[in-house]
Amino acid sequence: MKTRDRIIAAAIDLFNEQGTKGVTTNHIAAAVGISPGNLYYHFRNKGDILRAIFEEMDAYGLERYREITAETPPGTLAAMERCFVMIQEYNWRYRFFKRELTALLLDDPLLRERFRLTHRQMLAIVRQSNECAVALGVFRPLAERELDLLSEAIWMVALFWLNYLEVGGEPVDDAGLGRGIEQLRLLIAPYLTEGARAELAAKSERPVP
Amino acid sequence: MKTRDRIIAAAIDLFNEQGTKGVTTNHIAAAVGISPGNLYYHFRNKGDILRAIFEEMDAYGLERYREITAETPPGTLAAMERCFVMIQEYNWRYRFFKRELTALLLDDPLLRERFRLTHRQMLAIVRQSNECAVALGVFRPLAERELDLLSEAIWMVALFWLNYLEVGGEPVDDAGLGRGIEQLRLLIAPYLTEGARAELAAKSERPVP
DNA sequence: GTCTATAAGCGGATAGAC
DNA sequence: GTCTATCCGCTTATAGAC
Repeated sequence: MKTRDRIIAAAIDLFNEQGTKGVTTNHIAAAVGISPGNLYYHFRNKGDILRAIFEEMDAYGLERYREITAETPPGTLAAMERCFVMIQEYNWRYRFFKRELTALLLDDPLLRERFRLTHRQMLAIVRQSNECAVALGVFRPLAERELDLLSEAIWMVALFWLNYLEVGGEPVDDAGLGRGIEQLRLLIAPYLTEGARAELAAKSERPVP
Repeated sequence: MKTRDRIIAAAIDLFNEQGTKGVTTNHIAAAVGISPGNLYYHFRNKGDILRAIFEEMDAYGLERYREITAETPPGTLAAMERCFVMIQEYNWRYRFFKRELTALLLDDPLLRERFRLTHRQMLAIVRQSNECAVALGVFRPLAERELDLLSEAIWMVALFWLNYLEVGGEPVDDAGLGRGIEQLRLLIAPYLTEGARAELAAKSERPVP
């Protein structure tokens, strides 16, 4: 593993544990087992590391999404729930980032622009998935406005569920994630067609596969 | 206005604008127009200021909630929407706090415990309000589990809506808050009785009063 | 690519005079 | 209550040898 990648990996671990504020470039260098000077050979400054982490995050998320859609068609209930679980894992993996999101974006205009690009893409993907659900007969036909609001609601739960658990002091475990999935089901329940509703009911007997 | 209160007010403004990380005790003292030493006469350290701000927040929120319930009975649609708007105003007023919430709690065990007390109270209040809605015939009868999940969903939107707008780079204005209310309506719509549904439909023609 | 050494500056916090 | 002066420690970042 290249030094650059080891720096990124160590930074993610430390940031997750102690927050970006509590972790200095010296700490990161020490964790990697290199000198502070060497770290500055690979990265201009701390913000540079942060941006590199974001690029890794973004690539990781898209890759995981492709894996899911390759196996499960978008718009199906199975795909929605798999995506939700994937996003929670993703948020956990880079949890410092979502935790400090607004503050990080406040500090770095470059990161801000970069993040919003991805954010808009994600929202579009959720919306597209819901359009597929309508086309597949999983959801009943929806007005444009309904589609917008529902997509946004789903994305919001996906985005903040982990944060919600943490803020409340709840452990981030299978039980917590399972409840997130229940929230998601609650959200889409009113829009399901009869057939899809029966499928969901059958699934709910064993809540999280 | 006492110096102590001026320090708190200045700290809130600066934190909101530049984040807690970008604001030092020296900055706060300068903004108030006092010496750094004087600031330390009134507060032990930066964390102490943060905790004092939280106490102010908490008192402010409860006071506003009492004002609403004094005029609008809990469990009515009007009370729900007024509470939602109130919470958004509250979140805006102390926006740095919600923005950096998890990071702040991570840094300060005292604040963490203190916050969670309030958080649990708020969740209980939402749940109670929903029980009232059932009793008033606004909501249809709900199973315990449904009540838990719905209350949590409502609380989550109330808690994160402002953050959601900011993260997406959207302005926090009437349009943005109005969409938050629409999200709330979307959430409760499936649980309304016929009578309440008619009332809501009438209201939705002029979205935000 | 990696190290050592170090400059430069800042932030938090205290002591003691007024 | 408020100020001035000041200290310590830490963090970022660079220079230059290997």
